[in-house]
Amino acid sequence: MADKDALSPSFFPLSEEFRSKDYPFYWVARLNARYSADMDALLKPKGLSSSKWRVLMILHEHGRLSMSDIAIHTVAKLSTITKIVYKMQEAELVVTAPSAEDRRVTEVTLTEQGEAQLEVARELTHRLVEKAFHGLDAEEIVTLNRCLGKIFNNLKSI
Amino acid sequence: MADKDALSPSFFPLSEEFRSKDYPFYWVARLNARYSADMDALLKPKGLSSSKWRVLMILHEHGRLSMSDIAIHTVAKLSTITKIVYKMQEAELVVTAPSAEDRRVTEVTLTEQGEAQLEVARELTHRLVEKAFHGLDAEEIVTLNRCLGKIFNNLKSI
DNA sequence: GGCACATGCTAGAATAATCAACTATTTCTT
DNA sequence: AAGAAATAGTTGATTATTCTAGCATGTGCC
Repeated sequence: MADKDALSPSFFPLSEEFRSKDYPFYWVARLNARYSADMDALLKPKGLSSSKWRVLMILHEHGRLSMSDIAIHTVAKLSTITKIVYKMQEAELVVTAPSAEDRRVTEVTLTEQGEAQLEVARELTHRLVEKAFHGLDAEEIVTLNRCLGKIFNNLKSI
Repeated sequence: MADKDALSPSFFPLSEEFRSKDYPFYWVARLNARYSADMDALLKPKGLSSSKWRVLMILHEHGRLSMSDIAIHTVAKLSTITKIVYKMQEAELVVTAPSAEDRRVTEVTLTEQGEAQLEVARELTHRLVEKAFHGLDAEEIVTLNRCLGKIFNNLKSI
């Protein structure tokens, strides 16, 4: 039993008894879609979106970042990021400037207005996050992060 | 310490010491983006995409489904699904037909060609899934699913 | 130095997803 | 039974994302 089942558990797509409810990527996709949609709905009145919010968060945490670095953190295409960032610059949330060390590089930093918008966004989405984690303790969340990060790194090294 | 920290752990966006690496939604977004991108790259040569693949999987598992049911499973907008499904119908992967009980409803079923394509897709993506779960045991995956599903349901009931 | 090649980014074309408005059908109300 | 309201789906316009090609700068090699 052991060998056979090890090769075909219900979370493995090639298995006969595969069920999507047992497949982590099914939940990852659904959860991400719903979280993004809910965030978009909350942020839209302020002219933001979940992707702009992600850029704000990343910049706040890391300070100045290049376009590429932002793309890596958000796992989006570089051209997607440049378009989002320049739209955010028009809204005066960020400023872009060529790097002094390497003039190919475009460095992006938050403006004060950008920081303020991030604060507004955080307040707005506060309840959503609280509700999302309801019934989960800190230990579960740590485990969850560990597993997700592990799978991400497994994929990264392909 | 306990009370204060309970309200501001590092995975809580309003907290001072918030770090995105401790935030489940950061990993969910990154993991989903990378998994989808990797799947897209594998499936593209066969004329498929990760979203079409999801539709194939859902239909295979549930048999005949309405447009709305597919949208619910994939957490996509109804109009997104109708467009994908009709594109898949042109490729002869599915057939659509109005329901006998309720003629507003459009029912979608896999064709034999659709089943065959799903099989091809499964073989193609087999190694990716294997690699993704490398180093995780069944228990961890069950826990992961439980947490993701719980958070999803928390959001659902907003 | 100078040439090949790699890297970082940008901009227009193409594709995908969503929004908004609409039709058709069913259900509810009275 | 008739009209109002709700539901399921479709379609064209809008927006977001990605693909492709190209430019500018930097790096390695002769």
